[in-house]
Formats: sequence, structure tokens, C-alpha cells
Amino acid sequence: MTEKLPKYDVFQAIADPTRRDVLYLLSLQKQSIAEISSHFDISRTAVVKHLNVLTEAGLVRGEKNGREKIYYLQPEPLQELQDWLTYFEQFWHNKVNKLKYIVERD
Amino acid sequence: MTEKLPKYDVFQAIADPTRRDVLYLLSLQKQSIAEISSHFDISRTAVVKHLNVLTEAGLVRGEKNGREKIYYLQPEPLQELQDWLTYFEQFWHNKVNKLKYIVERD
DNA sequence: TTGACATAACACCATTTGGTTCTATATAAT
DNA sequence: ATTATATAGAACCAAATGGTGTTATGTCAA
Repeated sequence: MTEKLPKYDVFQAIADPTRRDVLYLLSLQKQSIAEISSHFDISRTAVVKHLNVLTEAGLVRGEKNGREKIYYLQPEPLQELQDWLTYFEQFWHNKVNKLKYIVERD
Repeated sequence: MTEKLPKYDVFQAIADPTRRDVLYLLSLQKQSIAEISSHFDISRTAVVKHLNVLTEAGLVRGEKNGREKIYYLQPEPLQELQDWLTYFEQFWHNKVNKLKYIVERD
């Protein structure tokens, strides 16, 4: 009971540059916490915290494999971000729409 | 001298739901701080802080007009977000690429 | 079975964040 | 001139964030 409501959404998850770097790393190759950590100057504990945030946002998934935990990219939640962006695209993507916006704005 | 380096980028600016709501409001219509504030339950001062963050990220611009300050949407910096997203699209946007990713990942 | 390795789980800390209230200043309206 | 309006800015605060180090647990290899 008392379902733990997710604290981090996609928008918050990608706000941190370290977490964006983690996502990039995982887009190249699934890898263990130790491997991921080796790319950063911060402690392994700190990296794990970032992985937990990304997991809560649904952007990665970790699977136990022996004594290692292998993390995978789980890109689907980025669709929410794309949807959000698509709405705003009309305001700058092409000059016709941009002009339309500027005229109608006032 | 000692140029004040920007503290907030686009990724951080859109991480907060209130700020995303402000962007949406401004996409509909340019408006004063008072008008923007009227849509939220938080204090005007808090709204101004959010506007400052959005301004630092280049997503809005405020222009003094008499005793009012009118804020406009400035959507161009969202392109950076779109560019970032575009890279990850290959991993989920169509099933062929997704399969390609899953196979090559291992 | 013993030692090394990989992760998990704490407890702790400084800074940042998102909010508040109060005061000051500039402009508009009567 | 006086009053009301709109914004600016300071001081303050609690909670969240991003980091640390230490300890415990589970797994693999010699």
C-alpha cells in the first residue's frame, strides 16, 4: 500500500548535465555501474544516485547480473519531452509561423 | 568585467512545471508580470524569480512599458533541446531502428 | 575458505532552489 | 498633489539537490 509516487519526471531527470552524459553513455552500450562511474570524476555513490533518478523517470533500467548491475537505456519516456517541444515548434521552426505568431501575439 | 556567467540553461529552465506553464501562457499572449502572476497561487515575487530563470536561459524577454513590464516568449533556445532529443530519437522512434539498437547494444 | 570485487545502504554536509514577507521606487490616474 | 498601481529588491527560511565517506552484503575466483 501507500504507493511511492515518483519524485522525478523526465524534465527533471534531464536537467542535470551528468545525467545527460549517463544517458549518452548508455545509448552507446549497456554497462555496469562500475563502468559508468569510470567516466566521471564524482564518487560511485553519486553516480548511483543519478541512476536512481533516471530509473524513477523511466529513462534507464538496471538488471542484476551476478554481482554486477547492468544498466540499459530506456528511451521511450523521451516521447513526452518531444510532445511538449512539438507544441512550441510552431513558434520558431519556420519563418511563416513565426511571423504569424508575432502578428497574432499582440 | 567579471562577466556574470549564466546560471540557468534551457534544460534546467524547463525542469520546473511552473516555468513550463509560464512558457505556455506566453505562447498564447505577451503579458505583464501581474497578468502572469494571476494564473498562479504563488506570490508575485516567486513568479518574478521564475521569469528571471527563463530570461537567463533566453526563453523569454521582458520589456518595460510604462509602469508595466511585458514578457514575451523567445522560443529559439528550445532548438538546443530539439537537437539533443533528435540524437535519441533513433533509439525509439521507429521499430527498425529500435531493433537495430537492441541488437548492436550487446 | 579466503580474499577481492561490485553493489547497496547509511549518515552526513554545503549549496541551491522555490518559496515567503517587507520595503522602496517609479508611473498613472484623480 | 495625492493616492493607487506595478515592479524591484532585500532578507529570510525550509526543503531538495548533489555531493561525500563509511559500513554491510552478496558473488566470484584462487
